[in-house]
Formats: sequence, C-alpha cells, structure tokens
Amino acid sequence: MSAPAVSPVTITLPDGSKKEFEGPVTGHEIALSISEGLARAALAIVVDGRTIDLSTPIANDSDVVLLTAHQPAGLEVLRHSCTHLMAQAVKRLWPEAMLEDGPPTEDGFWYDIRTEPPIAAEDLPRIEKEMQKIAGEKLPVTRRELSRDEALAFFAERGEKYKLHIIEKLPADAVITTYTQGEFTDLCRGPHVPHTGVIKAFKLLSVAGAYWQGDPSKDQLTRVRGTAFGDKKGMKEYLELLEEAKKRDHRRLGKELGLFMTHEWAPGTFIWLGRGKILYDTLSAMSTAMHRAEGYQEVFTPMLFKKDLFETSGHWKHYRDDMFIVPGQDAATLDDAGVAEWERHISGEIEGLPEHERKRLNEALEGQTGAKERLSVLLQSETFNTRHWNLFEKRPGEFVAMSGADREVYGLKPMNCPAHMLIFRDRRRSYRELPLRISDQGVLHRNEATGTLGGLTRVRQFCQDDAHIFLAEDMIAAEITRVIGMVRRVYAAVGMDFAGVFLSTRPEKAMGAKEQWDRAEAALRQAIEANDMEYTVSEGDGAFYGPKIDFIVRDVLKREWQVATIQLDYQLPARFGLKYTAADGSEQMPVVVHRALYGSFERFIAILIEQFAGAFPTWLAPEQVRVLSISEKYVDYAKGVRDGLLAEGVRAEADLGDDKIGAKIRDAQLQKVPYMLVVGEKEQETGSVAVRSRSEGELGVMTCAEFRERIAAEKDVRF
RNA sequence: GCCGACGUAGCUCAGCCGGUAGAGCAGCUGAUUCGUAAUCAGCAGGUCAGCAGUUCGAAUCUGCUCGUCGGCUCCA
Repeated sequence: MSAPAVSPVTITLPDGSKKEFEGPVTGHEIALSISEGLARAALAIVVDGRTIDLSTPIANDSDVVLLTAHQPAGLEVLRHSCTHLMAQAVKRLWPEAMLEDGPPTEDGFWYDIRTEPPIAAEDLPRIEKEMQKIAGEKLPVTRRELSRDEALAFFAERGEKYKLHIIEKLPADAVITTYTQGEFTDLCRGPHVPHTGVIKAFKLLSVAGAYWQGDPSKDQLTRVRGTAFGDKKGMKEYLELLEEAKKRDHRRLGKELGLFMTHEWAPGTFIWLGRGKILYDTLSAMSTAMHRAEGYQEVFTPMLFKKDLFETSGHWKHYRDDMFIVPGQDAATLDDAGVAEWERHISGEIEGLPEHERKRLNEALEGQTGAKERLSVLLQSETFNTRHWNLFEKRPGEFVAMSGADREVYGLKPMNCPAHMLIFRDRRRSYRELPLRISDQGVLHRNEATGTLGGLTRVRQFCQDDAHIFLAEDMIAAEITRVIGMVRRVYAAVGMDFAGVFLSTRPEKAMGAKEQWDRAEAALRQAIEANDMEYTVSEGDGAFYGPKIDFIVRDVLKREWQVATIQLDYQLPARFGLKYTAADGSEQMPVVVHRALYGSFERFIAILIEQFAGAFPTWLAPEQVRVLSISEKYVDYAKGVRDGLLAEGVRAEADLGDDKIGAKIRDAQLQKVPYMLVVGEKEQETGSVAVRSRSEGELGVMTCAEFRERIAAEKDVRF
C-alpha cells in the first residue's frame, strides 16, 4: 500500500449536484459546505449506500445522502445513539452494570442490562435525568477500530462478559469497532451521531425481563425500552399515538362495549356476552357460507378423545405438555399402595419430581402422620393438581391416579386434524373425491403456559375456521391458489392489510425426502405468485412435517400475530396410513393441507375490534340500530319502529328511558351503534324516522320503509 | 414456565410516614317529558383479590397463593 496522493474528490448529492473537494472529506465538512443548519442537523451520512459516521473521511468520488432525524434511516441512527446514551447513564448510576445488546427498533430502542438488583420502573426517571445531563455535556462520539484480541482485553478488563461473548462469536480477523463518548465506551458497529448533544427528545418507557440469548436457562437481564425523536414535537405525537392505541385495545373495548368478560376462575378463557356472541356467530356463519360455496364439507367432531388418537397423531409425544388431560372412568383407584408410591416420589426415592416441589411438599407434610391427613395435604398441593401428576378426586374420598401405563386416559383436542384423519380413513377413498375438503369450527383447548396468555390473542380455549384438504401432490399449486384467494377475500372485506406473508421452508430436522420438499415449496411459491402477493421467504422455518405460508397482522400495540396459515403435511397421512385408489388402480397416499383463514375466531375478533376501534361496520355490529324516543309520549311508536326492524332481521334496540335526546345519542354513540333513529311527534305523525349515522351525523328524516331499504343494503355481506 | 409491575364500589381512579375507606360515572328512587354527544335531587353500593404473619392496631409492612398486565421463552 502506497501513501495515497491527495487527489480531488467529487461528491454527488441526492439532487444530482456535484461538489469538488481537494482531498478526502468528511460528512460533516460536506454538510458545512451546504449550510450550517444542515451541519447541525446532520446525524450520519450514506456513502454509496453505506451509512457511516460524519467524521469518517471519504476518499473516493461518491454519491452521498446526509441523514437527519427527518429520514427514517437518520432516526434509526439517532435511536441507536440514544441506547448508548442510556447505557452510559446506567453505567454512571450502576458502575457494576453489565451491558448485553442495545439495538434500535421500529419505534425506539432497547438495551438488555444486568444489574443487581434489576433496574426497576421507578429507576427510569433517574436514568432519564442522567441522560439529559450527558446530552447537555455534548460529548463527542468517537469511533475506534480494534483487533479481536484488543477488544477482548478491553472488555475483559471491564468485566463485560456479555460483550466478550459477542466478540468471541465474531471471526478472528474481524475488525471490531468501539464508540466512545466521555468515560463510556461501547462495543458497536455504528454509525453514531457526532456528539451526545444532538439527542434532544427521548423517553424511557418500560422495563421487562429478557433472557440472555433468549435462553431460559441463562441469565435474566432487564430490557429497558425507550424511544427518541429528532424533536420534542415528534416525541409528543408518538406518545399521543400510544395513548390512542390504548383506547383501541380490544381488552378495553370488549369490556366497554359489553362483548365479553373474564373471570379469575376461568383463566385464559373468555365468557362471550350477548353482543360478543353476535360477532362470533356472524363470522362463523359467513365462514360456513363461504366454505360451502368453495366445496368444503363442514363437520362436527368430539372435543374429547382417548389418548390413542393423539398417540397416533404424535401429539401425545410432542404436544402433551400443552394438552388438558382427563382421566377416563376405568382409571385405577388410588389405594394405600398408591399413596405409598407418591410418598416415595416426595422422599426422592423415586426420581423425577423437581427439587423445589419435593421441598414444598415435605414442608406441607411436616407433622402430618396419619395416612388420611397426609393424603389430604397431597391433594391440596399444587403439584398433584398440575398436568404432570394426574391425581384426581373422582368423588368425595375416592381418588384416582393416572400413570403413563393407563390406557383409559382422554385428552381435550388441541387441534382438529387428528379427527379429520379418522374421517378420511373411515372408508375407501377414490381419486375422484380429491381434493376432499373438510372444515370444522370445533372447540380446541391448549394448556398454554401462564405467562404466554394475554387478551383474546392467546387463549386456552378457542375455535378456528379450520379445514383439512386431502389431495394428490399435483393438485397442490391449484388448491393453494384457491385458498390464498379465500384469504384475500376475507381480509379485503374487513379492510385489513397483512404486516407480512411468509413462506417457511424446509427446516433442518425435516422429515421426508428433499425432492418432495422442493416440489412442495415450489408449489406454494407458485400459488403465492399466482395471487400476485408480496412475500418473504423464511428459510428453514417450516414445520418438520411440511412447508407453510403464514399471514401476519399487527395489533394496535404493533405486536405481530399469525392469523391465516396454510401448511402442507406429509406426516399425518403417513401416521394414520391414509390412502386412496388412483385412476390406475394403485393405492396412493394423499397430502394434507392444514389451513385457517381467520386463524382463531378469538384472535381474529381481537384484531377486528382494534381495526375498527369498536365501530364495527353495520353487517358486524352487535346492535345495528337504536331507536331513541324524544319523550314518553312516543314510546309506543318507538317500540313499533324497533319491532318492524327486528322482523326484518335487523339487530335493533330501543332507548325508551326519560333521558333527554342528547344523552341518549351520547349513549348510543359511545356504544358505537351505526344508526340512531330519533322519533318524536313529527315522525309519529308521518310514519317516519329521523336518521342519525354514527359516523356522518344527521341524515334527515325518511320513512320507515326507506330506512329499512337502506339498512338492508349494508346489513349482509358475503366473503 | 422465567423476570418485573399491578389487584380499593359494576367501571375509571384517590386514599401520604400503619390509626379502621372516598370521588366521578353506572345503578336504584323521585322530580322532569325535553329534538341530535351528559336534566336535577336523593339513596344505596366495599371481607380493600385470597390466605398467613408482624403490630395495641394493616387497604397500607412481610411471605405465600390466585388473577391481570408488560416483556422473555414457547406458539403442532
């Protein structure tokens, strides 16, 4: 490498204009050459597509874009720098704190930090204050390149074990960079803002637990979340947006609108009230109608099956922890010998009972000598009432114990597919029947871990608009194209966009031949492209039994949820030994497609509630029309109007109380009823109604017949 | 399941360092009979999530349990 001669550099700006510099030039200098204002606002610079620090010299002719907080990419740099600002503040307050990773996110940033005790929500104002101070110090942010060994030595000296781990994973010849501001140095790829003073608007929002490397067996870190903006105004708007989002939260709206309730005696499940049941039923009926039109047959299958079914399907082996297990009638009665065996579990003589549970039981049993007393303690203990240890009081005083050897054990189905395999297998099948489409809105139970439950988006009891399609391999592309068409119709009807469509391909532990997978993946790809949809390939994310397409939407809090899904399955047909007779008389195994459009009704309704902010379109609104009487004198007329609507199949109610009309309108408006019909003297005399729309206000007076016509047009929708 | 926070009237929330619980809305009763987002007055409403402990005394402090929320992990 020879020392480069100083040669002129031509910089091309986004508008195409060019600037000449005598030699290497920094982003900061370029900004200064344009205006001082830009130099102050600039955070980083994109050089030929690569974002770098403003202080890094540019030696070659380049196309550049100066980044400020007004561009998404600039905002990302600002937020990334803000994580460092926060980390520095934390280090000042907790010198022993260990830092893990702190990336910017779509709306802000977070940093995983280990302190003892963990940082609490009450600490956030303190940290923010320190951040303000550091920002006020306008510390220059400087970049430094280190070798791997230098970096290891540097962070080892500071006891940053998580940073060491990150460095260790990098290749030996990697150029490692650190960024320093004042006394604080962080391992980071960058780029970063020129100095801490440019970070003016930020807020710390929450603390939450996070596992190191996402591994529950490793250290528990604290994830501190915050956000930053280029100015206070953007910050304020964002916080207001958060408030708005909270108002749209389906849990809140569901309660306010009387859709559903919960009870602590039924954790993870929802009690659907009259209004919510209408949503459920409406979606159910629309789904049924659509599936019939598409050639599906809807079936009705048991909720409870002997475990033999799940052993065949593989659920008993792979999914048992998430299933509700129910003892059958013939299970063994727990006798003295049985109790003695449980006691050997507790003493540790028989291994398998977790140490903390043994300890707890031993403490509970302390001083209890009689067999009956001890049994009573056991029965009241949590351990004996969990799914791992199946001990039940069948009727008072008679106990039933289950062990893996008992055959008479039942399980609540977590999925419909095994039952549908039985249907296919019920008789000989011909190729002429394929694709055989079986749909089912059966109730499913999954014993989800407590910490994963949340609102309607993750529940223990739910229904899917589920279907299984049995077909020959050469039918896959055409059939999946049809299914995607259905998905699109449903989501178009409710005005929802997908946050993503993912094609998940062959995972490492896949079963089946690679050629088979290749064909299946190609068929799925073809189907997506036939529907002209944007999608992302999620390499290696398929289920072990086949590739799949997932449709993702976001809730108001921007959390992503899978709704519709289409999965190919080569394993279940094999496990159940499914076959059909082909045209040439040979016996062939069908492929199974698992698919759901809504996903679960529960999750879909949650997303719909948030999508419409509770103001459902007329066809879905639990109460479509409310008749409001001006005064007592018109109550009978109001009832007549309501009854006329009810007879037409309109979901109408009447507010006949002695409130003033303004109050009644307010009530109806808050309940988000699409139409309010005000009736008083004028209307009674002319057989009419004064129509007010939830969204458009007064629509004027029309005859009852005219209104019925209007609402008939929007009351029924088909997918 | 893990980390953290929270749980007070039907709802939204006050209630300080421990001294025995309060508002608005909703409900009920009465008055009012009213024309497009809240009529007035009165009444009633609570095992302060549950259990145990500390204390003369606990909504308040401690522990456990249950539930909810935010994350993490999981999401055949």
